[in-house]
Order: sequence, then structure tokens, then C-alpha cells
Amino acid sequence: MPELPEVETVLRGLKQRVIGRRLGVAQVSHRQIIVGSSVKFVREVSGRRILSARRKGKAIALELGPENANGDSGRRYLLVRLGMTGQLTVNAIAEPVEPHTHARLALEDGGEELRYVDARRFGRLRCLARHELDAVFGGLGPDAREISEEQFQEALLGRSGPLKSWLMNQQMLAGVGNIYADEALYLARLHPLTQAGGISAPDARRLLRALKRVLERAVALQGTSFRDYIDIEGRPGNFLPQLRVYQRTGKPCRRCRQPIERVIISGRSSHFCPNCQPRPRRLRLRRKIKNQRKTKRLAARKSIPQNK
DNA sequence: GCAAGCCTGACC
DNA sequence: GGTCAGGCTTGC
Repeated sequence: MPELPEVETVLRGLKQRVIGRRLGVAQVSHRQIIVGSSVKFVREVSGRRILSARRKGKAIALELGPENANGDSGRRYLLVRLGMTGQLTVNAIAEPVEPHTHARLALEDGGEELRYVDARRFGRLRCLARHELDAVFGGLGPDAREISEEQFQEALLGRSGPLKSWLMNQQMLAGVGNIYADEALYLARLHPLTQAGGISAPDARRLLRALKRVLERAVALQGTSFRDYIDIEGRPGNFLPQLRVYQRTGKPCRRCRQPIERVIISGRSSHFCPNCQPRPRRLRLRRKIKNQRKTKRLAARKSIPQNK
């Protein structure tokens, strides 16, 4: 499943393979994957040169130059969200088209095309103006690889609800999904149901370090492939054997041999070691989180000058 | 039936 | 405003 390391791997592939190339005619065979009008999408992206590629969290944005077959001006951004099973690949145009290929963007020079394949169609493509892209990226929290310890601690303040859900909340922290949330919690020895706003500063520091460590390792190994995820060249990631808890229910913990357990947290399965990640008792937590929330509000009011 | 990311809407 | 359940989707 594409989370930050998988998306980063795809981004690196895009940088190698498509930057500087001009898009020919785009074809969309399943309108549902396009946000907004697919006709407009095709008109907007066709003929533009791909200038750069960047990422925030799990979202990729390809910057498209102002040159357009229809004389439209101004840059556009092709925003790609892979969802669960989305794949971006560069193929020769003559190559057989895989099932579930929903969009094909011809690449000038070289007889190739960029293909979007997505069995479950949870992913989305959209073409945006600069201010729209800024709004989308602005709605995401800091990228998980880049967030500072101060930002991390600050974002945790006043949050009720399980730490696991918090890690996966893209408005708090961008890029973490189910796999790396479980893995980071295991490395940090924190139970997934721990109240987010209730953890100590040292625990938060340990969690952030664990998260960054697991993300860096996974990036180095091109991500995790269960079945669907492949990079732009069609290669799977190599992080699967490194997983400590994710999808290892009933198997022995690699630290203490206790069987890994699974619990559903806000509709998502969470895997953890009951011995290494003991359930914390929560003492007067409600009040603590409420107070944090109040302090945070006051601080925000102070730092943002009211312009009347 | 389960898995997942993301969006919507219900609830407190 | 924050939190969470539900729905989308299809291969296993």
C-alpha cells in the first residue's frame, strides 16, 4: 500500500523518467478517478511539459509548464493520489495494457507513456492551478520525514483519541498509513490505544525517532509490497521482511516471542506486541488533554495578531 | 469477509 | 471543533 516510502520511491522514478518531457494526448478510460471533469482534465494536461515533481505526504504533484496545445496559459499541477492500489508506470506505448489501466498520458520522444493503474480505484488524479495545489498541500500536516520535534510535540497537545489514529491523521502529519504507524509504535514501545495528547515528552521524542527511522529504512528499501505496490519501473519494494508487527498477528514478537495481537482502532486493524507495548493506564487524562487544548488556544491567539 | 486511503456526514 | 463510523472498490 502506498504510504510515504512507496510514494517517495515513485517520485524518484518520475524524476528520472518524466521530468523535462512533454505530455502528448492524455486518455482517460475511467472518469471516476479524475476529480472534476475528465474532459477538462484531458484538455488541461495534454501538450504541457513536465517541469518538476514533488511530494507532500502521500500526494505527488507534477508541475506542468504553461505551454499547452490549446494555448492556455499559466502553470498547472497534476496531483496524484495513489489511494490503496494505485500505480504509476512508464511503459512503451506498444506494451500490452494491464487491466485496470484508467489513464494513459503519452510522453513525447521515445514512444512511451505514463500509465495510471488502480484495481480498487481509490486513487485520484486532478489538474490544479497553483493556488488550488497550495490549498491541498496546506491542508496536510508537515511531511513525516521533515517534521521537527517541536512541531510533533505541538501537534500532539490537546489531542484525545488513540495515538494510532493520530499518526494516520494526514492533517496532523502527512505520509503515515497503517503499516508504518504500527511499525513506529512498536519500535517506540507504545500501545496503539495510548491517548495521543496524554503521552510524555520523552515518549513523543521516542515515537518521532522511531517513525523517522522506520520511514528512512523503508525508503532505502523502496517501500513495502504486499501485492499491489510497484514502482515506476514495475518493481516491488523490499521492506516486507523488515516488518515487525504489521500483518504478523499470532506470530512471535521479534523481541520477546509473545504472539503479536491485533485490535481494531477506528475501523483499521492495528498490530502490536502486548508485552513490549503495554496498555497504559490513563489517570485524569481527560482533564490533562482539556487543559492542553486551552493552553494551545491561548498561545495561538497570542502568536497570531488579530487584524481588525 | 477482509484490507486500505480518503471523503462525507453524524454525533458530542 | 474534534472524533469516528460508513462507503467506496475488488481480489484474495
